[in-house]
Amino acid sequence: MTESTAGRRRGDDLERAIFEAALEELAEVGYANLRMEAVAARAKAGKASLYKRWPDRAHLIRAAARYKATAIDTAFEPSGAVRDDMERVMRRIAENQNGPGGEVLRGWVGELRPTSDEEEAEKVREAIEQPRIRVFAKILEAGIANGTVRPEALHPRIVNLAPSMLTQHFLMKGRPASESVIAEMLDEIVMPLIRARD
Amino acid sequence: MTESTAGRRRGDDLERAIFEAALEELAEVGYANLRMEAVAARAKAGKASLYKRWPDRAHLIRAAARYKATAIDTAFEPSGAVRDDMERVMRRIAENQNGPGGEVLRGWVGELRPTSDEEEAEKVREAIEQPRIRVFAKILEAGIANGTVRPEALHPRIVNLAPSMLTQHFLMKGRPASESVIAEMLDEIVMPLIRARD
DNA sequence: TTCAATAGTGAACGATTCGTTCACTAAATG
DNA sequence: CATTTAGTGAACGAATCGTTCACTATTGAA
Repeated sequence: MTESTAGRRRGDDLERAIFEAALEELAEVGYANLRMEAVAARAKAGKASLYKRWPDRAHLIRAAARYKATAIDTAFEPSGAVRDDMERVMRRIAENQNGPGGEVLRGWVGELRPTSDEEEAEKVREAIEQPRIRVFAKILEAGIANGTVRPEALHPRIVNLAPSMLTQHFLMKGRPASESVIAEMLDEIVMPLIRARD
Repeated sequence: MTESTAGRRRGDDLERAIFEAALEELAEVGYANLRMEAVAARAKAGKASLYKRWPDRAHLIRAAARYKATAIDTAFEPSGAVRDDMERVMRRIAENQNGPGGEVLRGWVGELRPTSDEEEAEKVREAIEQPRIRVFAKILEAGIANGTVRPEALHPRIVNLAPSMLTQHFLMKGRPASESVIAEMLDEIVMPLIRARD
């Protein structure tokens, strides 16, 4: 067994435990109140183990953001009913923001600066955005195939529009978009923009 | 003179000086590294004067956000050329994000939580969004008047779309949208959405 | 003009949290 | 079984927090 239940964990095993602890802690107290000591305690690890891996809170949260992003289930098969498909995925994203995923995003954004490590920032951003872009592109492609979506809707900025609006809403309001807000985004913005003109 | 150049300042006079100091400090070191002591020192004020007004950093920055929002020049007369008008205003917003305005936004967002004081959060949000909404509504109205914009484009979510995209870009990328990004937002999203169908 | 009330200053303080260090111990390696 | 590698837990100095207090400047009323 590499994953022993008792005893002292090491390597990736321990690292995962720390990430999970960080995410739980984050959901409870928020990034602004996140204490390294609390994360260590929750993970039943030594503080030194944290500082050995990341030089400070900001680095820990970046790593946690990437961990969280890759841990999210991203599988989705479009039905061809574009509005329904988008609504479903958008609700899933909003749900995810309502927990550690949201807090880790907020914390990451708070530490971002024009002077931050650009390369690392880009990786975090990609980890968050790419899976979403892929899903929405798939949905749009299905819509193009059945003639309900205009082909030019595959422009990156349009593909990214729905998730971007959700992020924007979450960051500015402090909580995820409700179902009715999602419906409005779809009916007033996204659908009119992608619909095939007849 | 209420605004004496030398001597000890009080009341609103002092408060403004503290806000200015906080904004400068914010632009230099970012919210994450903002020290109350540093703000006090820069304002040539006692730390006690800060804590007398706001219980902590989070409250100070909220107040600073509202101060900054009201201090921004918001006057704009639409020419009727909708795309040009929007581009001009969007560039102005991006420019503003490239300084204290951007840092104060980032810091505020970082402290927002579902458990925060909803009322105060709403006030900050309004102070930031309302002036923008008014300007874009004016631009759209001018466009509707000359027939280049469809009347339904006055929907709040559409009016708010351009500034929202700028905010989203700034928060996720860490820096304001460039001129070419602004052009893309207009050409791929906003203009197709508001254009009167012929 | 004087004087009391109000508001700000600056320094000091205990309490936290930070990030580091170190002696000790468990797990992996061979 | 011996050696190497990695983690633990406690202790530490430094930085920052938010508070307190004795002192001083400004204001406005007597």
